[in-house]
Amino acid sequence: MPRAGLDRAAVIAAGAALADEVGFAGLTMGRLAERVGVRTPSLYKHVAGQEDLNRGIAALALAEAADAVGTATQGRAGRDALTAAAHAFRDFVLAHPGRYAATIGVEPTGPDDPITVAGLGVLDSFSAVLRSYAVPPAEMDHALRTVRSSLHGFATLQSANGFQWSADVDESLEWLIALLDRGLRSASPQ
Amino acid sequence: MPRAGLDRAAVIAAGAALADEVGFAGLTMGRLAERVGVRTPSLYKHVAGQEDLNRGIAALALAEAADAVGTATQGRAGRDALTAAAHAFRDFVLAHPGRYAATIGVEPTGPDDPITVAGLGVLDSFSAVLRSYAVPPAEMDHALRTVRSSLHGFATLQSANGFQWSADVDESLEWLIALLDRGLRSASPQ
DNA sequence: CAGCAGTGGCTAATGGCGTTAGTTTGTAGC
DNA sequence: GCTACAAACTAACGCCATTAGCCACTGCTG
Repeated sequence: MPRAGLDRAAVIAAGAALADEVGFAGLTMGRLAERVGVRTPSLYKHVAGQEDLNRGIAALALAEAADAVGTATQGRAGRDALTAAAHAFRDFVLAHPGRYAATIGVEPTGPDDPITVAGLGVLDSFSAVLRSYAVPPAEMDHALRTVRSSLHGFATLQSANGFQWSADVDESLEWLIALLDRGLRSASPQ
Repeated sequence: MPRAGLDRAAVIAAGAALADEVGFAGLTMGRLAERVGVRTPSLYKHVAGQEDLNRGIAALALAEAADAVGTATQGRAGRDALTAAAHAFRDFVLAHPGRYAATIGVEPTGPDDPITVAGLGVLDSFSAVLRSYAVPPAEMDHALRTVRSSLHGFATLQSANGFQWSADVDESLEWLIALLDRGLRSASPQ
């Protein structure tokens, strides 16, 4: 019988894909093992346990989100860049709800934690957008947190079906983008 | 041996309190039973199972959040009301991270679901704030979603220690509030 | 005050999941 | 081809959620 030929990256990638399909709560070691063609305990040769798997998926998801936002905003500036970033981020969360859910509630252990690094990558991608607005350097961190919070909140609420009533959700995203744009353009004069 | 004298509300309240202490993921039927002085299966006389318990906690948390925001904004208007609402909401999430986490990812089953009702209560509380801004009625839903998303995202990220680097988090909240205020005051002129 | 019903508690048992220990076996390098 | 390492396996444990079935306290009815 040939070996499965797994490694840590393959296990985490398969876990992320499975989480997207069955939901983060439905991601189980047994199901993941079946998915990659192996018995459950064999997974422990590649990941230390479910906690470690979750953290790996979270780091992957953050890195992918950073990449999606970064490439979407390439060569754009101002509102154009903000719009592209918001859509890229939101679309990523909707397309990969399970792996993004893994990022919620993970506590980075320190500055070398891959989760920390990937999280900073997301911020870098948004930084590039904000640099084309005239945000005073001293307020950059606040602006970054504001944009990140707004888009994180919007994407997770939409992903969880948190927007129930009638109005069109895409229109709401445009409205949010417009509000952020107005607010960022007038960032300096308190 | 005297009876414990539990009912559904008491079980859910104890579950919410326990979730705040040990984290939503650490909320287990066994721990909850021990907490209320009863054996695990006895809980099933009051809640249908863990799913039902979670939904009850979520509905409770949303109702409490709505109340916190509603009372904080009593008699206030405009930016004053927005500031009070934002702080009340954020402080509630920080003070009750476990029960608020229960609200993430629950899907309301229908219009009579207590979760739906409580969720609408939260929106009502924010609506009262937005009514003192000159948001065109047609855009009210979008404004509501924008404010809700921003505060939900900010509160959950802060609650999960998602803001790692140096800048003061309370200052960031003030900055977010200021941005929302600017954006809402100029809501109409595209 | 007695009896009766209902309800809230209990014990016992099941199945699934995460995890660990210990064993086998494929595979890469000499 | 032998050896050694790594990747798979089987077996077993403990925790958790859940169900079935039993018992006893409580409150109503006569």
